[in-house]
Amino acid sequence: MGAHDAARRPQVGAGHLNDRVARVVVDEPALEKPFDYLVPEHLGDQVRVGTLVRVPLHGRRVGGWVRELDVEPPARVALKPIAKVTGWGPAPELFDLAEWAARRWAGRLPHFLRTASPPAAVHGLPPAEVVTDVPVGPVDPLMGEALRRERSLLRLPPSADAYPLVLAAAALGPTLVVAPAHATAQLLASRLRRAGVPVALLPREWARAAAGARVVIGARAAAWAPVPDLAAVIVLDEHEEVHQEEASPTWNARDVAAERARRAGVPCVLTSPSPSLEALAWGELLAPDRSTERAAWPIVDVVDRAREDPLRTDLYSPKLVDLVRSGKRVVCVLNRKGRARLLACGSCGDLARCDRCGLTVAMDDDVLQCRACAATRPAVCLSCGSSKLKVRRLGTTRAREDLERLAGVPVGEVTGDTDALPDASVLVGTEAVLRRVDQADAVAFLDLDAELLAPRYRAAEQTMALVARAARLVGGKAGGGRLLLQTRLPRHEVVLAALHGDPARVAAAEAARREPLGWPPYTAMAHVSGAPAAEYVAALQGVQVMGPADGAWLVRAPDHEVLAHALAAVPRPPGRLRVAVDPLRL
DNA sequence: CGGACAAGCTGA
DNA sequence: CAGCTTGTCCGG
Repeated sequence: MGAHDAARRPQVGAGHLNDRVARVVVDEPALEKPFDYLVPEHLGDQVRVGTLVRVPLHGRRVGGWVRELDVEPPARVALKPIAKVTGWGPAPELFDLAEWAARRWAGRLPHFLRTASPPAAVHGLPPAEVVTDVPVGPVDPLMGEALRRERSLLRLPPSADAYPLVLAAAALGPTLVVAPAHATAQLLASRLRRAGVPVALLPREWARAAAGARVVIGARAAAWAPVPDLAAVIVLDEHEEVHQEEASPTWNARDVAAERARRAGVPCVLTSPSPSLEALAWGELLAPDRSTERAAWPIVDVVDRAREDPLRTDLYSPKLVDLVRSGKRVVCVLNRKGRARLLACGSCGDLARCDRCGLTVAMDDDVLQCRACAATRPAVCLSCGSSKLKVRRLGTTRAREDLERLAGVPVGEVTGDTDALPDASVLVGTEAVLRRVDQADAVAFLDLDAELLAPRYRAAEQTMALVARAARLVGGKAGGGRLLLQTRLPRHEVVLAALHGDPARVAAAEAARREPLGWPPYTAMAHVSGAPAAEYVAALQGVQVMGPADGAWLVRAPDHEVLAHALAAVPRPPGRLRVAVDPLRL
């Protein structure tokens, strides 16, 4: 472009009649209002809806996304030109989805647009790979059925492989797959690639996804990946909590992916060995026949610790010691995280529990207090009346030493902070060990009750998820996979569900417990905290506000529509307000 | 959000 | 009344 042309470029604020005008959402969370800018002629071919740009605003330069093109700017506003094109951004339909998500999880639009944008600037797209044909063999009838429906929840036992489902979906057209972990996505991506299916693995291959791949796959944020001509959506292990963002806004990739499929009018399949109540409420359940599913769960040994030896408070039953001595690859799980200390009766060994809600209680000024419902009672055992309560607190470090001594084999310890997996056939760890190890002969839960009785409303579901993850490491009954569950609650539905390979038992019990108490998914909840929380919740209308407890409030509404409406109706006071919709840990 | 500008507080 | 803090407004 010569100096002559440059001189004819519009001056700031001048605006030629035929200049295009772009409406831009700026990347300033506090600024909800979009601003209009001129599209300079030399950038014309690079500016589309979704493009990432830099624009002048109030004397500085900010990032933003082109929301709309050729808009009618408000009168009497001198438009400035877009300063720079940063690169490709979210596809137009993802803007609507981001707006929906911002409302659903009471977050800001730019937050979701950032998630839907490439991790590094993308200036051009690679050529789309040519799809010859997807090598899909005979499709499993259940998987085929799932893909014929608008939305289905496919209960795949722990040892089942989701790969054929992904392949069958890919035969329909471009498929979005959301996996619970990047490693899972990576593994599936390489299998697909070996089969000749063009794959984009997110987040790295954002540009490849935008150019058009047959399968776009990744963990949580991949729910926002570009997928031109989307034909199917799959969410693997929908029950996994990692699908939900921990920081506020606490959006869930399962829900985003499902909404995306609904908007695109394409089939959405959620898979899980033990579906969440949320998913059961969302779509139709498809499950293998009882005997098939049962066989795909491992052999389960239940050690009833109360019956075996009521006086024992240690964690090493003879069965466990035998297992550890057997020379097999054994993973022992002991979740020592959580500040709560468990109290056990010194006479009968029973755990001290709340007489109202059944959760474990803590000693507080010589009385027992329930952390869930705040009920108090005298410090005596409910089973035998003894007032001799002992604190039971065991960590993986201690368990490792004990096991090594008892079994006479080297034992390694694995927690969330462990870097390299210890080179030992027997491992003891927190639940992190179940993510770090992918194969074992047996998994033993040293103290399943610490999970079952955790003072959280989702405790049973969360425990079932852990058991399912353990079941995946050891495989089905045919391969000899074993789970050892040490518990004082052998009739608990989680124990029975594992024993019978029947996760519906947990769902039924959970539903019966939560519905009368008004817990999700029968209601919609938000946890509101931070300095301005008091002022904010006081102004909420049409919802139930509970609290404060520890400086935080719980907001409850009959459904998410009502909750989102109420949360959006009140302007946010200045300061750090945290709103966590669908809190998992209450 | 962050700059601009206006209204209020302090000090000599 | 300068010089500074604090508050409110607004951006294209």
